[in-house]
Amino acid sequence: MKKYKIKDDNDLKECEKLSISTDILIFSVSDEIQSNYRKLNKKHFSVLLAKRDTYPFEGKWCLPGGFVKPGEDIEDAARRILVDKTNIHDIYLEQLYTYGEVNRDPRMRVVSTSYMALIDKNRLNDKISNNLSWFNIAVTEDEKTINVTLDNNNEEIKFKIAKTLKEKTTDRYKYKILENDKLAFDHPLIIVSGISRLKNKLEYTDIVFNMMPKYFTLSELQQVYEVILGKKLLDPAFRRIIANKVEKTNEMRTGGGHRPSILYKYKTTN
Amino acid sequence: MKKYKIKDDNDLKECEKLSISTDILIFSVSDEIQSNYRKLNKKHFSVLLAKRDTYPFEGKWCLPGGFVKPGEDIEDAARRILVDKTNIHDIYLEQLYTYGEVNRDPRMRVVSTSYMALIDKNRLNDKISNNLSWFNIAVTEDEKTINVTLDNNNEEIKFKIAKTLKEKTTDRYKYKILENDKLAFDHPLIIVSGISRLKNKLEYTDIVFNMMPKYFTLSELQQVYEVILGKKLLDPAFRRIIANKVEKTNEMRTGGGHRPSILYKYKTTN
DNA sequence: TTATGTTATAATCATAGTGTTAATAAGAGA
DNA sequence: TCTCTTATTAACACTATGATTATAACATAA
Repeated sequence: MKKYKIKDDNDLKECEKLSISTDILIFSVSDEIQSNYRKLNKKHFSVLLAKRDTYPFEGKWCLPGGFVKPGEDIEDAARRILVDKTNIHDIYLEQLYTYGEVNRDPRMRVVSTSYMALIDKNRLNDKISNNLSWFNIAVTEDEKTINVTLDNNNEEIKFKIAKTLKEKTTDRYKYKILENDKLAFDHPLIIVSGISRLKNKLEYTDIVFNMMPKYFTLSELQQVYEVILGKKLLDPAFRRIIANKVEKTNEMRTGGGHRPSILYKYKTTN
Repeated sequence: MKKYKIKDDNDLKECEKLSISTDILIFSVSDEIQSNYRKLNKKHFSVLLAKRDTYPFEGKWCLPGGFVKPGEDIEDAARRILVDKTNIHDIYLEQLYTYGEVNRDPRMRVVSTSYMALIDKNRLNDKISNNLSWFNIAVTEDEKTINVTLDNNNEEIKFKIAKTLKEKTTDRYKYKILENDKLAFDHPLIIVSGISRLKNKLEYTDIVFNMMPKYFTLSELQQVYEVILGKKLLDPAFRRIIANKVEKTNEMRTGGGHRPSILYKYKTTN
């Protein structure tokens, strides 16, 4: 048996060309005032991207990430990068998927583990560095392709992914990049599968509350679901589903020109 | 910005000590005749383990796995190992999680990506090599710990895992090995989190059918669910849930000393 | 041949959950 | 005071689920 045994010298010789990196999908939902005439603030689902200023893919956008240092755990590296970008320590962070294709980086073999971070954008207060930018996410999908448009109110990034259902042999979907001009590496794949994971997890976990402020109205919470899932939900149905996850407070949010809404908070003791 | 840029020579010097490996959780469910008196064949949920015969952890059991070769995709490596162990090509294979702790292997830094493979054990026909063995899985769990017993009718492997709920900061559970004598590396963690993923996926995917023969009775299918989830299900409820996933055939299974059961097959065109 | 054991399968009913529509509540501003 | 707007709840039909019970059909033994 040759398990866990380096088979020949070639293995060791080639080793020096290998690195581990991590790429982080930092997702958030934010209000954006659409018009001053009537304060119509619409929520957006968004992801944080960085503009590359070095080889390779110089000038293209990419996910915040970096190499895992020698002696550093992968998750520690992800958190280091996350703190570096946001200056916030207690951010929800979850490992998603590891990308091990041989030629995904032109410099050398780089195996990258992607993480998903969820944050309430209000906590940032524009503390992000100047090469970083939030892009609003718009996804349209049919049986075979996924079209994604990312928009930071200044630049638009569009890409297209082919989706094939690989039955019995691998994960539910196998993605392949069809069109992509502005994103570096295989990051379109990482973004698409990350969005898909988040959507799924919304339904069977309490993951949303990591993107919410401590106090929120049920309408706000519903809008967060709607903007991530990309579809409208019916009020009473939604309220019943999350009823036992939240707790009423005595506070109200007034000033909207309509009936005030009760502020709720996440009920942790469940 | 230092993203994707090797920071100093130290990075490269240390690189040569890094390797990528993959460990595969090969799960199956099998009949085992418990008694000859009355043909009471009970199903078991089981995982395939290999006995190590080299340093490190010589003599201990581990998951089938191995190093990813230079120039080989991680998933290709997983499939290569899977085919090597089973001689079957079209086995369901799904990436689970990447273990990146610095000292998980005493030889050098080894980052391991775990995969889950699901197989109908009948397809193997005892084709497995002699250092491999199927272990039946028994899990008991309370709020804080998970106890696992693996049994191959010859040897018993027991281990205990602490389960902490790390709120807001990482995946739902953080596992830590409390007791473990007979398993190599951090494989108790890989096994426990793999079982947990399989249990979850049973509920919201059609993943089970990868462990089933082409034709099966509803009782057999139900037993597979029961033995993996570790609890009894009610017949009518179960039948309603899987009703639209399966398709009746004209065949029956007779010979059980009772009413014969209709054979079903998985309805792929959904 | 008939009775009995055993499991397969369906019928039944109560209860819980969900989708949908519509009604009511209450602040802001005219 | 009236109107606009959104928040919140009520009400109803419908669907899904949990649980119990009834019936079907084969194998085996009397």
